[in-house]
Amino acid sequence: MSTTNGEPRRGRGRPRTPGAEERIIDAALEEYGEHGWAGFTMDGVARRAGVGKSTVYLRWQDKDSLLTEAVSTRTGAIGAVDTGTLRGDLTQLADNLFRQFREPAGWASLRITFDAAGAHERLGRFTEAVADVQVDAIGRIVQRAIDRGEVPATVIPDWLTACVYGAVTMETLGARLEARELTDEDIAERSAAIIELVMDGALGRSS
Amino acid sequence: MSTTNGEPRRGRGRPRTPGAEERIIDAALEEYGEHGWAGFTMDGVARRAGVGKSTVYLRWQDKDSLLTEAVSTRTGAIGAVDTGTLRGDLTQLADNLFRQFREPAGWASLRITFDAAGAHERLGRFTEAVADVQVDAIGRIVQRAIDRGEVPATVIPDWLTACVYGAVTMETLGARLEARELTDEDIAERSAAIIELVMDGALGRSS
Amino acid sequence: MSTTNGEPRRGRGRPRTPGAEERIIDAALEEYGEHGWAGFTMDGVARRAGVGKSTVYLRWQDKDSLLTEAVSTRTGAIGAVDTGTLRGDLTQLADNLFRQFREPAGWASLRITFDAAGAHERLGRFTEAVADVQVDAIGRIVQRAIDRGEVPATVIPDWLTACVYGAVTMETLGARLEARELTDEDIAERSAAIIELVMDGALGRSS
Amino acid sequence: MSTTNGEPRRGRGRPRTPGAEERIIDAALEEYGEHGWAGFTMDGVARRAGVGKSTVYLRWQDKDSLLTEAVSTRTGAIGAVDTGTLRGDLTQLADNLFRQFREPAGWASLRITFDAAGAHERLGRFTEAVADVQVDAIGRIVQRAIDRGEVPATVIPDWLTACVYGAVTMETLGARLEARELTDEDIAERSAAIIELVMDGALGRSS
DNA sequence: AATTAATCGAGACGGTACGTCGGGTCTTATG
DNA sequence: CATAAGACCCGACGTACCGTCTCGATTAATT
Repeated sequence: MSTTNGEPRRGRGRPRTPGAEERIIDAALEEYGEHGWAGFTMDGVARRAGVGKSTVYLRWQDKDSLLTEAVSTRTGAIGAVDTGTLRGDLTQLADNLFRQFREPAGWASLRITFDAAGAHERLGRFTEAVADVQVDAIGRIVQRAIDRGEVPATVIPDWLTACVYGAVTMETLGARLEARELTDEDIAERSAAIIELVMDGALGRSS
Repeated sequence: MSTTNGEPRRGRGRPRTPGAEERIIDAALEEYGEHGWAGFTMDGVARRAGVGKSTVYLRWQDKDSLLTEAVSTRTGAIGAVDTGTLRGDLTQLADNLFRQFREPAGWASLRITFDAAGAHERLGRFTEAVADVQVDAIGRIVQRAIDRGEVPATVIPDWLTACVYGAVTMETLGARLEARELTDEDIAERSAAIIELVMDGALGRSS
Repeated sequence: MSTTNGEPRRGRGRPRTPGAEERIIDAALEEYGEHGWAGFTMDGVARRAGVGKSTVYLRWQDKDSLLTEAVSTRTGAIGAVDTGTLRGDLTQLADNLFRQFREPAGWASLRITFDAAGAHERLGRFTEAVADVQVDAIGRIVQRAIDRGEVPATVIPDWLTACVYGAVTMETLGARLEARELTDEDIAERSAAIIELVMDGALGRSS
Repeated sequence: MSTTNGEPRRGRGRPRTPGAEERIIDAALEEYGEHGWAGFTMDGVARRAGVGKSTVYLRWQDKDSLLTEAVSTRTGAIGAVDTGTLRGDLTQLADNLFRQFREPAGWASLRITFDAAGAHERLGRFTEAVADVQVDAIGRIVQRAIDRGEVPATVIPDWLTACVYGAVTMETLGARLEARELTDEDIAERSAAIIELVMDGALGRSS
């Protein structure tokens, strides 16, 4: 995470250049998108952002921190949906997720999460930002459905979360491995199919 | 992949040390498990394996190749299950997956897959080994169920695959991020729950 | 050299802090004495002097200028001697030189002179301050001796200068390399010996 | 000094490239000569020598060590003279010194010696190489003269040393500060004058 | 008193060099 | 031939310093 705290640290010296943070994060995501982890260099980021290396290191302690934050700040509010029905909400959520993973920054976010879960250290605030926050999204969606009497109160949101997130992730992974771009139509179709499977089951209730 | 071909290529000079390949792969997985991608160095692997760097580079052309193969050779036959019922097969499959991801090598395999899917190049043979082969496993399982008349022929195996793999992956990810070890009981319970959700849906068919 | 001109430039704004110049020069000499040229940093000087860097750069344009002036302002009037005899004057002069080189600032002055004579540029005013001024001192001393008829008019002051300065320099260098401090007695003895050698020669005129 | 020890450390690995040491030292002297201490960079030296930085740092632990050794290895045998008379030997010696100081490496050697005598540390072997060895040269010259009965045994070689070295140094310094090149004729004349002064004194024995 | 203008301490800025370390190649002596 | 050792060139790492810049806070001389 950045070393900047909320309060602007209004003190004596020259204030930090306002746009720099943003420019560096943009540059970082572009570099990462173009070259992957190997080939993602701090010198390259600084050069692309048009700042000195010290300006970067003044804000992030090392390469990992920069990339981690760059990626997490670009992770939007996926779960801010309210269509009125559970099926609609979940479908919209899956749709949002697909679109997020289609972007380099969104996919990078996932890669970094998996990496962080491997090394037994330094996951820090990243867990909350990427995992908890988004898990809560489904929690609220399901809770609204229970309140409306749409589903029985026995449904456990976490299990739904795992299934929906997992399915979207795997479909995206498959598409990426085959170098196949997901069109908006693909996404709509897959989202509907996933939610149908999760809500109705594979045994053909709809039949 | 390794440059060794099946035939031992017995020629004039000193034959390759028999155990080296294995020792290097073990060392690679241990290093990757301990330090992650950054901090996974060829010097470190060679030193830990007790061999020279040239011995490593004689068998793998670069760092990626070594790690990729190291990880894929440790990926067992997950889908070799046949319990007689679709539900049993899938539950067993999910169980196997959980156990695989619990191991460092198994989890590393997943990380590398995600990494490979980021860079738009050089995924090579890895796709087949990790993705296709395992996707086929579910294909066969479902096909047997259709043949038995257990499920309608309209079920699309790929969608089941994504959901089951995805759910197991996400549950494991969550556990890892919270530094929570999955016991055998946890795994059995989660496997059953996932398969129940996938087969019966969230709307409470069991009710 | 400093950009301050003699007249205090009294205008509207806040006047320069009176003691700052002196404190900075002191700090510069101490830093140079402790760490040498490498390790002599402007940040260090400013911190030690308790001023901001801008205060330093407002007075000297760069590192070299500061160090050069710091050193030359501490170089006292070496040649202001008049004992009545040539031998006495020269002995006193050598004595003064020894004492100057024993001080960190004096020795630093010498180091910088040698450094300036290496790079074929930017010696500027320093030459006059350190070299010419002091050379003139001996010139005047010898001229007085000629006027008194003490020595023939054929004596060339420059050659005497080189010999006396050089001998003192070399003796000091030797002592420093052996980490040997020169006491006042040492200095008196060496000064007398040097002047005796220069005036009478090595062939034993005194014999 | 270099970290290479006398024994060639004949072991298993690839032997150090034979010419590298020399090429690096040459490059270092050229860079130092062109740019002075500031502007003398390790990257520049490595690039000019056509080697990697690690190759440089494998042999010298830091910038100072490299420059120090570079300079001391180029300091030839100044005192290897034997003309048969003391006056001839000393004149030849002064001549050699002048020529040495005229070269960039020779003058750099002097600068570094003065620098080393300032910082109270890390002079190491440099003292012997540059100071003692050359001091001994005059010692032997004077001893031969005493043996021949040319001068009384009371002459102290160290004092002669200081005077001759010092005078040559100061004359060279003066010439450099005035950006005046010393021709061979200048050198011959100055050498003779210095030795005459030292041997006969300033009071005009020749008169 | 209010305004103006220069200086002050502090410290961020774009660069550049430092000394370290890892990647992948190459070269030896030893199996 | 393969091997262990390790030197090689390259380039990124994270740190430190240079000389510049921008800030809020002083501090006079001028309105």
